[in-house]
Amino acid sequence: MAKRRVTSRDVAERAGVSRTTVSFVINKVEGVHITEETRQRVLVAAQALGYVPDATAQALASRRTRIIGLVFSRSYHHLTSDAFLLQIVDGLLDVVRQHGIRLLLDSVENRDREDAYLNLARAKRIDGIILSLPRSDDKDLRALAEEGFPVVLIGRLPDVKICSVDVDNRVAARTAVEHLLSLGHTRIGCITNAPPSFTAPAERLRGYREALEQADIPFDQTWVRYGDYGPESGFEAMTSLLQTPDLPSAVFVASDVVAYGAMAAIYEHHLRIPDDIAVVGFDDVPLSRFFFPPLTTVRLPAADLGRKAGQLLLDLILHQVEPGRQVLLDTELIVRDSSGKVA
Amino acid sequence: MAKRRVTSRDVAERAGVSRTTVSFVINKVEGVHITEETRQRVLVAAQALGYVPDATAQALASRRTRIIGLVFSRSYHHLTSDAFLLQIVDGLLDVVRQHGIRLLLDSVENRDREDAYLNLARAKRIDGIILSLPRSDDKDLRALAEEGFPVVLIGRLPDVKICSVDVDNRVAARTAVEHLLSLGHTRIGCITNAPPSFTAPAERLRGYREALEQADIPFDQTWVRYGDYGPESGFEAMTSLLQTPDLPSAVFVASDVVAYGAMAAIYEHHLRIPDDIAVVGFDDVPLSRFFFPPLTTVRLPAADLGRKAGQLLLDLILHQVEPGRQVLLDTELIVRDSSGKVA
DNA sequence: CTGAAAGCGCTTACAG
DNA sequence: CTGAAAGCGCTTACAG
Repeated sequence: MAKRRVTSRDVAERAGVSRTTVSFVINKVEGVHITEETRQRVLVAAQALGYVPDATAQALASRRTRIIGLVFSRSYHHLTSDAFLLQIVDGLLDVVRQHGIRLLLDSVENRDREDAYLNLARAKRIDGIILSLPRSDDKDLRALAEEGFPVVLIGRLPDVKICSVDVDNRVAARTAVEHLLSLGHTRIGCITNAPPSFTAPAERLRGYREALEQADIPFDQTWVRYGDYGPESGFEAMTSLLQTPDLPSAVFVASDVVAYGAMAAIYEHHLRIPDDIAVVGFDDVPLSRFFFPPLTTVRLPAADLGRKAGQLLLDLILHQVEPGRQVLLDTELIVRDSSGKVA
Repeated sequence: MAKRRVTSRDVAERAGVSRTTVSFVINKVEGVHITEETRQRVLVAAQALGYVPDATAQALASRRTRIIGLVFSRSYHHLTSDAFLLQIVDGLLDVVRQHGIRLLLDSVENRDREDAYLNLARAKRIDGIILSLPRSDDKDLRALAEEGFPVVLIGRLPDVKICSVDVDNRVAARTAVEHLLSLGHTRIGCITNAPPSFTAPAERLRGYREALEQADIPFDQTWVRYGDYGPESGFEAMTSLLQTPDLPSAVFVASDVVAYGAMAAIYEHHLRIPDDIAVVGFDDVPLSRFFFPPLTTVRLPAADLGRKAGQLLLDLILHQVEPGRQVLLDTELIVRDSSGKVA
């Protein structure tokens, strides 16, 4: 505690060079030629003194904090992300780490505290920001991006030229429903993952609708329910769906976690899966293959989403990519038991 | 981008005061009396200019970054935490936010990269650190704490005087097993949540053993299997347990997530839960009540763990608590269907 | 190839 | 009650 901090000045003195030189060798600055001998002297001195550059001072002087922010929306967190946020973080950490960059994490309540990341940027605490599941009506975000502050979205916002990475929710959902159609189902219900005011749920619902219409099955609103991230909402939605006079023979639930609740509701009504009702989820939460029965679902490449978002953000910070670049990652249908055997 | 940054000097000039005064009113420094009129002038000027203090400069000058680090072990992450890390983060964010403090997140691989947080501290990037599920053989950690760097553990380390918050895993496990005993079970298997080299798994196993012995049932190693965080490990462990000649009538799985796999294995053997085999988990992952059947388990107060860890760390940073304080939070047995009806 | 010096934007004793 | 000035520990043009 009491021991004085070792600074670059100490290293410089011990090595008999200037602080400039110390800075150059410690940071491996390119384009500057330092004699190998001098370099070694500095390195040895630094080593001997246990010198670790002060990150704050470096940040102030270089105008780069080498910290990026990841802000997730707390309503999203509300379970879906229990598996994903961590995967995203994993992917993200994986790429930023290689660049010596750190990750600051914050969450945003449903609406309020949206200034959280605004302040993060204004106070220059971070060099760039990644937003997971942004709200579409977020003004601050637009402002920030327009000022040229590096921001990358995980999930898209309509008509905004902000970098983003996402999956094609519509196509993915269509694939899932086409799978049910191919099994011979015609009475297919749909439970969204969240309220349709968000982009992803709306897209998934649209994919469901497109698949039906393409098979000449009229879209029927009475077979649609809106989930709300958690299993509770799936339980309620399915319970309500089971009240309809004409029971569906299959249901597409646009979220595995919501599907868990839906499956519980089906069991509670003494119906079997997939025999009485086939179920297809969305996300491929790691747990899904261990559910009973194992859940057929669409795999969302969460870690890749994080990795790609990180790369994009780093490129943005270094001005190596134009703002507005949208990246779409592939999804994959994972067929398990909950949808029944392929005909 | 091009517009010059607004600094405290600009605010000072506009308000006709010194930067000192600006600093005082912006930071609401106590013990300094500023005329209300001056204060207002500063506030108005700051507002008009859109002044936001540069966090990095503040950190360098005040020697406090106002960032704390949360480092989780990646093997832990390996699913159990999929629910918990987020809850911990939530609780943590909840308390630190009120103090204007930010959260830096990093993970540590099984063994390597343990220097991750060491460097975080040495480079003074953070004011303190919270470690989730630390390895018991971590030397750097000890060194760091001994230097007086604020560190709080979530989960305990034996014989170390480092602040920590934890639950009493032994007692909690005993409660869970006593519940099975009270239901008349005598042949009770055990699947740990992780290898017994970690503290928590060892304690939970000990609780299992104590409960049995207290009921005069000899502890039998052949009914013990070691999980490894994920459902896969539970599936394997249970499959192996189902190979024993004398089948258990109940199993205590020291992790809900591992229990999911175990339950899948039970179903795969065409056995029913709880009729053929009763199952009790540990953690109360949010999903557990929606599993089929809903899982009886021990609730781990994850958000409270995060909150308490945050409070402790802040106290430590402000020297308001002696290092070494250990906090134990209560757990609660949540009885659901997987353990059967109470006799 | 290396160094002297200014500067990053704040805070904080110390005066008065 | 308020200000002048040093200092936090680096980086980075600019010289030479």
